[in-house]
Amino acid sequence: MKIEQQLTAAIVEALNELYDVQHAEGQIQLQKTRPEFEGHLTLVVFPFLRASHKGPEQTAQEIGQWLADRHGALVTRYNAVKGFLNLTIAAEAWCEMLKNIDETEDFGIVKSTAESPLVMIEYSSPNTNKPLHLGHVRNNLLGWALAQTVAACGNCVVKTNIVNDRGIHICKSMLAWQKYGHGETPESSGKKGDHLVGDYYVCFDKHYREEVRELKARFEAEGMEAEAAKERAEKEAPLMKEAREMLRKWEQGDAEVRALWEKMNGWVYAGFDESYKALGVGFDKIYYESQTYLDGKKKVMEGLEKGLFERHEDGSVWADLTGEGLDQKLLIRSDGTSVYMTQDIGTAAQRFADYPIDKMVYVVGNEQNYHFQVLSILLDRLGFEWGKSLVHFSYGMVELPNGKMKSREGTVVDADDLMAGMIEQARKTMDEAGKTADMTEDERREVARIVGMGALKYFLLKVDARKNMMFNPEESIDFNGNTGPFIQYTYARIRSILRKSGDEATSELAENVDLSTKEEALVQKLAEFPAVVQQAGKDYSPSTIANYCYELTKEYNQFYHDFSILREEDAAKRAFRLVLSRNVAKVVRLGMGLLGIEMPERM
RNA sequence: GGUUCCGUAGCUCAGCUGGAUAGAGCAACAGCCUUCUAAGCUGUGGGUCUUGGGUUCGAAUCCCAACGGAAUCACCA
Repeated sequence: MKIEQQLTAAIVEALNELYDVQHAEGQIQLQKTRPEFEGHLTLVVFPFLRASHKGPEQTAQEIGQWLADRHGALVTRYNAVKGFLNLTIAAEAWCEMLKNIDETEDFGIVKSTAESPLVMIEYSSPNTNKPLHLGHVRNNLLGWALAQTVAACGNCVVKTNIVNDRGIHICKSMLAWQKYGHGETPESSGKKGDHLVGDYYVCFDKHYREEVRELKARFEAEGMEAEAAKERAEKEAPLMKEAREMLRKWEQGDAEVRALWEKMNGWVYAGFDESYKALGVGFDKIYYESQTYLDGKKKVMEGLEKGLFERHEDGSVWADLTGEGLDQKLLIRSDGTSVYMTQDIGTAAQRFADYPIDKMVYVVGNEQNYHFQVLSILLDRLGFEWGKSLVHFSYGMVELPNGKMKSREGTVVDADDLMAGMIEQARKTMDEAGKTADMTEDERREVARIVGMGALKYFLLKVDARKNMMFNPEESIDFNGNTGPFIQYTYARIRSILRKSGDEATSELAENVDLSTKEEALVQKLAEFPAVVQQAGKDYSPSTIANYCYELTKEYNQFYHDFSILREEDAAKRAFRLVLSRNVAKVVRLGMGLLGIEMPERM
């Protein structure tokens, strides 16, 4: 059925008959023929020179001749250049291929079954003390795209999120709101809940730093060294003491503190829900750290009893990882409270109790590489067989032209602002183009949303996830070239052609059609889609799909300008091109769909 | 210092299970809208793939080293 498979089988046969080579499957390298040569697929013959005892060119000739003689229905022509055998595949085979693609609704997507492996993917994992920023946007988009892609490879996927809803940072916002908030609410101020709470986090920091500055000056006046004074001031600042006291009350279940905590977290969740909805991401199961943070401690204490960890004199518990080339790692503080690592152990244990997970994937920034390296070892040590195989999908940071995003320095790019800005820009470009005169205002808004978000999503997803990437606010709103809108635009034009072709949109392929190289190349490109999805799922690389969609779209655009589809007089050709266009649109929609990018019918 | 990751055109990035003369976009320049949507297409210029070794028929791709950059090595999360 697949052309490459047929060809591979034929070549195996050829090698066997010509040179008596057995089991050649693994050595056969078929690649796309470079555009400057005639042909579709190229066989690299170097590996077979040993068996043929002939030069590269002659070996290629012989194999080519054999294929043309015996499989003329598949290979119509061949040419040999050095050690490369370029093969031209029969037009009928491409027609057959396109027909096959056309008849498969979810082409390239493998559905999961009851026996499919269960993959849990954790992503997003926000703190409830500040709104989402550009870094979170990259995380969320990658997590969603990854989940879609892994699911398209035939796995069952559970998308999960661990909300960091407790701890000293939350108390800081709460305290600042209590002290300086005068009862402000999202309703009273019109602010989005997560932004409102975030503002009080900043507010805390401002007042706290002021206190530290004053205290430090006083300590220094008393004769302390600058550094020691600063350290002491940071610890003894009244605001920090109050925050810690609040955390203590929270842990004891103090009704008043808990009520405030629930109220403010509620505001944040409402805000997050809005942002998640705008981003188009979602979860199957949400865990809250406030509900899992005690579990890890239990696991660690069990490990301690088994002698896996050691307790220091002050009561703290440590894991010795020097055998693995790492350091000592703190698991439980001397005051008996748990740290981040301990909580992650607890969360993992709970998840595996909830689901029959075969594989756990964490979408977390690369600044936590060390953390996951340690987590993997610890889980393994504690006897969880899945610990070793956990995947840290580690992505790079988003950098700005003038350096890093630092919340303290106010150089963060806020997620909500960013999305609104992209949509606004899309709307402006759209209005200037003036193609949407007959749309209603609602339709125009929807198109602007799809295009603006498409630009943002594609921009963040087309780059190899593990690399740090540069986000230039001015350039990123470019809608030309290798961008989401370019792909969406091509899609919209195809849809327009299909609408205008009327009932020909459902036209069927004729038996014999003369195909141009471009048409064949496009079918060939379409046929690669399933392999691209599989590859992306295996390597956890959504960017592979993004770049494929761009290449396909770019090729189609050239095709579009060379052929007048609707004006084509030859009915068979017109039908072929319509079917081809229809399937380019289908594959692009599927591919971009895996990335969470919507396609507009018009733009 | 230890560990991990990155280094490809002026800029942002593809290409990396070793294969032919290393590709896009942006920026610059020159063309193309009585013709299916010009958010498009065509062309020109632009490269010691950080450097140096190694492996081999063949290396941007694999190995080693150096240089440059990033992250991390908290009783923060």
